[in-house]
Amino acid sequence: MKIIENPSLLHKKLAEYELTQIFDDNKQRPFTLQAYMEGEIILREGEEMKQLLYLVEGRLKATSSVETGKSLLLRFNHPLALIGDLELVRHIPVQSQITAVTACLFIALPFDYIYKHEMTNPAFLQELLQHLSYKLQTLTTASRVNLLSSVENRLASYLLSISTPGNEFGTELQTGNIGEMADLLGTTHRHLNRILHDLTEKGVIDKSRRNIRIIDYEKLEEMSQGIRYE
Amino acid sequence: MKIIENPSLLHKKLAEYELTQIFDDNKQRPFTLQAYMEGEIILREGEEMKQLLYLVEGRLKATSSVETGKSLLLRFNHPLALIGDLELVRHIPVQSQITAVTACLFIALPFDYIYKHEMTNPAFLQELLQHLSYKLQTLTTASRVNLLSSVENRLASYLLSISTPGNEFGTELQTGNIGEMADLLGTTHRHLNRILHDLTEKGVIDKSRRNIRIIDYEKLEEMSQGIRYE
DNA sequence: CCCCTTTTTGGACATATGTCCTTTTCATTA
DNA sequence: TAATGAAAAGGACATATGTCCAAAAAGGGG
Repeated sequence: MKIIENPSLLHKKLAEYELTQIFDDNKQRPFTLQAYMEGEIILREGEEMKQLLYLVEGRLKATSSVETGKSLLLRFNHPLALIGDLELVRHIPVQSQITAVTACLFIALPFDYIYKHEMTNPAFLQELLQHLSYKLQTLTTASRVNLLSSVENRLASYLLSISTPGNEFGTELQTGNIGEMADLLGTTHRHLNRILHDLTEKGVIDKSRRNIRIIDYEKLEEMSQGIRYE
Repeated sequence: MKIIENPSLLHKKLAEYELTQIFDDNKQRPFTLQAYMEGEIILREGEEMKQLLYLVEGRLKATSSVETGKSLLLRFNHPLALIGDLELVRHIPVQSQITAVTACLFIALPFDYIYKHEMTNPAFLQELLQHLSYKLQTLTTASRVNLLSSVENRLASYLLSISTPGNEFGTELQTGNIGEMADLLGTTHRHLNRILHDLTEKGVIDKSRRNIRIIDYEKLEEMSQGIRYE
């Protein structure tokens, strides 16, 4: 992690995401800009959380792990997302591991400051409510579908979540390694391989070498039952 | 549903759950008391939500269903629980079916009123945050364990959730019918039967006639991995 | 270019869970 | 009490997924 000293960038980002409307009086607030590299672990489960993070650039993933070392994908996040809202409100340690999928930039605001000065700011509280409720809504849907759907369905959701819409034809997805991907989906590498093989045979994806290329978006859509990890 | 006209009961309940500290000025608020019978469906998915409900007596369950007609248990709730918080904040229709497990009593407050008069009340907003974040935290844990654990584990959680701690020995659980129970756990009656049979053989429960009796609480605890639907 | 490590792939088999259907049990009423 | 219908139990088999392991492929450094 790197602290960025750049007041003008800070102001630009605050304005870009309309945070100035939430923090609108003239108080000076102890904001800092923090940058993380691609792949860097931003928060680990169980750590004490000390600041609220506004994701203003980049993309991250939230995972939750169990003793066995397995981890499960909860969601991906894009700007503007809030990290630490749950921990702020409930005074609990970090609940899920947060990892930078691409390089990320955050605006950070210390919990101390928030507890002292912002807990009676309705605009701020409403913003928190929006983010928390959004996460709850998404997780409810995902939870239901996850429990009732197969690894194949979850894989479809995953592939759609990580693919960048736009360059529809033959998007190459970098998927890291298969083992990690299997973990995220809550299955084993062995089984994931089977499914990838099936989908290749069905002509939905093309898995040659180490890359996955989506061929039939519509079919994937259908299989994903509308669930996205984002 | 029955509207209860009883100002003194209303005041008693408001005081009992310290709601007077949240609604503490002298404004008259359009509270109503509403009672539901055991088994009554309080909210159906997709309905428009018009009021916020404070559960002040009884016990309810939240389920989420899919097209196939299957429904999945999200959680049980006891007083003081809030129903409609998500819908209030996100302006969306009812997200999960709410059913009275026992007779329930609610204090209701119309959304209209809240939007007009309470969205700048920090105490109220903080209360909302507490409830929403609690649900999010619980659901995150449950979601992770659910996806990584077996029907047997979920059954253990379920049994512990519906059993009343205290009369440890041979609590008789009324489980409604097996089919419904299977639905709630996201499995089939056939499979649930198998598992019940196994647990009986292992001496963890006693399933004779139509009742389930818990014999080995510790074993169930262990199997449930700490998850409760409440 | 070869050896060594890591990752990927896939065979063989085990377990968990689902589907379909028949039998059994239980309660209800003619 | 016998007939009847609903709920429960369970047999037989299919499918989804996991475990264990070995073979194949891909990289990397000497």
